[in-house]
Amino acid sequence: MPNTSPILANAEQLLSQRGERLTDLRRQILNIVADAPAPLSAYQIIDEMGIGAKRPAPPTVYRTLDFLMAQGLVHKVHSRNTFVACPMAAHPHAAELLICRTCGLTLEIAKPESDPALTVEARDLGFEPERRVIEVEGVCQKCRGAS
Amino acid sequence: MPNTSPILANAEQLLSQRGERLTDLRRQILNIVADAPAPLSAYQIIDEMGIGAKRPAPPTVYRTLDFLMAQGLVHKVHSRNTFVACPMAAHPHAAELLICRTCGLTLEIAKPESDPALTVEARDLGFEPERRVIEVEGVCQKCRGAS
DNA sequence: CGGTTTATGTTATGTTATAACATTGCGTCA
DNA sequence: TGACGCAATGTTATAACATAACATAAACCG
Repeated sequence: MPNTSPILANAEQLLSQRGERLTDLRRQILNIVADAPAPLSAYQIIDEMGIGAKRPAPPTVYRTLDFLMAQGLVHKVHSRNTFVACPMAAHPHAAELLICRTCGLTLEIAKPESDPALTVEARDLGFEPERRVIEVEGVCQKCRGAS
Repeated sequence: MPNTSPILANAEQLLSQRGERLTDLRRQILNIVADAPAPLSAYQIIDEMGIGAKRPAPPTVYRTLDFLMAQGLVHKVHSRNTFVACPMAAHPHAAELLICRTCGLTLEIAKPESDPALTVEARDLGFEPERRVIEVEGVCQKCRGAS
């Protein structure tokens, strides 16, 4: 269970700086994602929001996730179709994620723009890089110990 | 349109070395993927295989893609849910892909294990890395010129 | 207030992927 | 050779992920 409150506090500050609104829905979804022990799918988020009137439909959740991603507060884990809160959202960046294939624990590597070589390689091939997805699947310490 | 035949010839040789079979279905799907100007979705592959009796159902195609991926002959583009032939399948490796967001052109960077730093970072955090997904989205030379 | 924009709700459907079981083909060895 | 065993493919159904298109509501601003 990551440290939810710093993420929320940070989000509040960032969004107000940018003139964006942290609505109830956005706060609630960010909270759920930040609280989870592992990345959640959009439908797991819906389930977390319970039953009855307040249970949102998929488009609502996807839109909110799109917003949070645009703000750099959440990243998508493309290799698993799940979403994870960013612990260092200060300014949007490419995420580098370590994902435990056993327990799902996901860490974000703290080093922004970790591989300048990748940019160079891309440019050498005529590509102008814009976004990058870097995901490393492995086994975390705890799960290795348990085996 | 990449150079299909070298890929096929290579596949043939590799699989026979490994005691694996390159069946009609596998050859046909590898061919389609290798021929395409951009990565294809599983359902696009099905469409390419035409109508009538020979049109395979999704499980057939996914199984075949799983096999080809396990053999390192095809990579999945996770950020787009598509599949691309590997031009250098000699031994399985982590793909590093450059993807043009305009035309879909996808290149594989030739440098295996391009970022040892990533492995070091992972180990520092207690992770033992096993598989990695590295995808860079940008704009290719041709599309940049056309704008 | 009243108009505009932003956010959310709703319905329906499109797209991607797999479970579970049936059938076929292919090698092998008694 | 023909019965067994295993690998590959076929079939049916459905699960899981995602978005289009349009309706309503809430906030914001003059």
